[in-house]
Amino acid sequence: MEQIDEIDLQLLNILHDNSKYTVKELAKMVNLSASPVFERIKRLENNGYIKKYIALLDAEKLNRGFIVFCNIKLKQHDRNIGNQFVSDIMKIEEIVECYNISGDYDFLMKVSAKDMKHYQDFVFNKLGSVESIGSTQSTFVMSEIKNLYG
Amino acid sequence: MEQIDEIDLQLLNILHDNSKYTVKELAKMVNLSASPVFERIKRLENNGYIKKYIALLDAEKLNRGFIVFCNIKLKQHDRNIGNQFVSDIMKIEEIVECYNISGDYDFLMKVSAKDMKHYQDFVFNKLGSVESIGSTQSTFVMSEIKNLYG
DNA sequence: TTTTAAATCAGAATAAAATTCTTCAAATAT
DNA sequence: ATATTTGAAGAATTTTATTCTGATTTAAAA
Repeated sequence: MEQIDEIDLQLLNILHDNSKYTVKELAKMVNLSASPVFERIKRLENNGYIKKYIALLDAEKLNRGFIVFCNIKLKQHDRNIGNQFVSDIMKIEEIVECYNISGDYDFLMKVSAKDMKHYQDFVFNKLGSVESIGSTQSTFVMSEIKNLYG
Repeated sequence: MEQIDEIDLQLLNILHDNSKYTVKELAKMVNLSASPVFERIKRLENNGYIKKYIALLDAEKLNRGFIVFCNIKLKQHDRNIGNQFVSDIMKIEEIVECYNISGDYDFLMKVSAKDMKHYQDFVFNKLGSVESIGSTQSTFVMSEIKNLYG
């Protein structure tokens, strides 16, 4: 696999925070001309260092500002139950992240809802119809302190 | 505040997943010509629906593929301790997210490290020197199941 | 219902950016 | 020391973003 150098790393850090800089602007920041910067970025994309480019949206404005971390225990720990669970949660739009974790619970999900009422509805009607779930435990976010992706 | 319609919502969903489409491509997807699509996107940016554009990087390739959720209790709950904690964790690069939460702990942090060794070093040397922390509890991620930002 | 004003669109024109290409210089290998 | 490879700069080209104009629709007012 290709190596990356200090300038590549600078470009990655800049683009991770703001991907709208022009190549010319980036070139000035890393003290190069446009063409090598362009080629470096293409190489970083092709080699998979950059996975994709996305727009970050305002969750509050889109009625998704109420964040909850929801811990899940499965009823049983066989492969079928696990696969069914994964398949089910993939379809639920309020679940924006999900991890298989160590500890007392099996999964940790980040859930994004409009408000407590919406979250309650989500737990009853959406999680409630996922057969594989044994129990849940909700941790409510009171405020976001830091988010390198937000 | 401005209203957004169904086409705006389509554009937001598309750009949230991939912000590299050209205006012409987006126009075809929503059955409009380029200029109204361009104007809609500018309006969504100016009204704050789109916060910014970023590149998503491959954590594994950048030696940050070991994810841990770390729960934190503060020593005391006065404003000074809290402010000091926030100020401290802002400077620690391994902490990619941090939330003030309900429940047994005060904060939930998402930590991104190279491996267990790196995480251990992080807990001892970085968290270890944050005076405001009373106790910590680590939950390790075994695999990522879903991530709308990843 | 008719008229007026305000938005929104399409398509052309322009400006800016991305992308390619050629040449040159530095580093590395022979 | 010479050949080869790599990476950069700058110009040329292509593509895209952005602006502008006129037409059409929508909504509001008369």
